[in-house]
Amino acid sequence: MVIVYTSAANVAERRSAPPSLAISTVIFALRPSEKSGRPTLWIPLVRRIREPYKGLWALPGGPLTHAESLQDAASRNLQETTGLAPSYLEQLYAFGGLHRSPSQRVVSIVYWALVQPTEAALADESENVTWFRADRVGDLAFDHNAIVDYALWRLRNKLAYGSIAYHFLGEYFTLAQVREVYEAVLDRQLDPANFRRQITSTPEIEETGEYLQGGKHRPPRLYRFTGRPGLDPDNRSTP
Amino acid sequence: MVIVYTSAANVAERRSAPPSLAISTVIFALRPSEKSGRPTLWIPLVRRIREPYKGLWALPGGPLTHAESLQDAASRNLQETTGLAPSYLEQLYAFGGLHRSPSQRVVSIVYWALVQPTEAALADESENVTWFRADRVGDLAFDHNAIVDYALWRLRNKLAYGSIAYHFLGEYFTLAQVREVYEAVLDRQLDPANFRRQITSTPEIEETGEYLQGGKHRPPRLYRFTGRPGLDPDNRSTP
DNA sequence: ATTAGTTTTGGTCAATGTGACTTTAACTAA
DNA sequence: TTAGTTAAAGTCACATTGACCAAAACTAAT
Repeated sequence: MVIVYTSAANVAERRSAPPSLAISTVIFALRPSEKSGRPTLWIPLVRRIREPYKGLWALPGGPLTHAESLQDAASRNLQETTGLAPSYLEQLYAFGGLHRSPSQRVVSIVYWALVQPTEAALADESENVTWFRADRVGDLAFDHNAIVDYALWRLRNKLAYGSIAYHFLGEYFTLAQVREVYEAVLDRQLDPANFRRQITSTPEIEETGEYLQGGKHRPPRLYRFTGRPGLDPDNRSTP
Repeated sequence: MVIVYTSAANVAERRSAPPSLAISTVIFALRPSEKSGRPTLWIPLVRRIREPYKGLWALPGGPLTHAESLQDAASRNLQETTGLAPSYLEQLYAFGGLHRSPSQRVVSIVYWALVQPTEAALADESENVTWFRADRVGDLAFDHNAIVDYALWRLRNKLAYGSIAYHFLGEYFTLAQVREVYEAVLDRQLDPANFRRQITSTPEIEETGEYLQGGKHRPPRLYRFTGRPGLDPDNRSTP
């Protein structure tokens, strides 16, 4: 059960060396569509500046350093590449196929994150960091297309069952804003009246006395989310 | 994204060396309870023969070798420690806390598996490999208690939503057997009539013309499961 | 000032699913 | 032949959901 490495740094050792370990993150944010102005799902990608896949777009990521937990590594990574602090962060999956990278064996532990639009608007964007619509990312480096697809599947799942949508929004929000989140992620229209009934019946949603003023129509009431995210091992003891 | 190691094997390098990577597996099987004879959930554990945690029970596991995928490593591991071939195998979580192991930094990618009772009956059992009831494992090595708890939570979740129960059973089964699986895993009684209505309404369950003979009472009809497991990345393209 | 247009909010109705319960069928063992 | 047990089918009240309707509350245009 315990590996003992031979002392000589020869080819045989290098060949049987343990796979290297990397952390990557799929970061989701809602941004207004260019056309309709309604919110749509976007993710930031970084351009590869080295081989392999030099020039292609890839998920932000990097090695796991010795002194940080997996979640901290994902957080730091997110901060370094986009300048963003996530409002939600959860482990997605460990990808460890043999031929993910042509040069060496790499195991990537991938996280997915949600950031709020106020943050996302401030996000660094440059020659080498650009936001893409989540459903139109083109051909990515490594197996990152499969990873993005899986992350999207998980996000949709969590949205449909868990109470995740509020991490896309600020502290106060209208029910129409929540509905826009659902419509953007699930990519279909929802009946406003039925949606209202469902959301208001969940105990984690609190009605405030405030209303959002300045709109063109009847001022909607503001709500607040009082729940907590987590059930995966990293977030379990969070009170 | 590409790590380059310095050549000198000194202390500084060892300290900043990447965490080592291990694979562990939580293996579930149903075995008849000593008392009631009704099926209950069991998992096999192995005794630590080295420090740290020498003498304590731990999940079966080992290093990831260079030439095998994560899932293959979990499969091999399972085969080596218990002699079992799983009927279901899925990634659980990557555990990477800083102080999981007192001696060195270890990241464990943990899988969970279901094995059929025919297999489980043949399973190797020895001084250093023993089966425990899943809810009475005692104090385990490392963070393995938390891992077992989380695996149990996932199993119960998958059972309640997905169609996972049939992997505990053989090709043909009665509805009462399926119900026993649910009752053992969820640890509560279910109404036979209502349970029947639910199971028979799922399209993946096929009624056969056969009946189970030899019982003490009215012979129950045999059913067959026609669905496929998976939705996580490793199992996606399985037809 | 009035009206048209839009969104918010509250409501009805039919269809569906679920838990609690009853009843009949089919078999074994006494 | 009868008692006991499980299998299987059905009934009923209740909750949830999707489709739809209508009033309330506001702005912008006339």
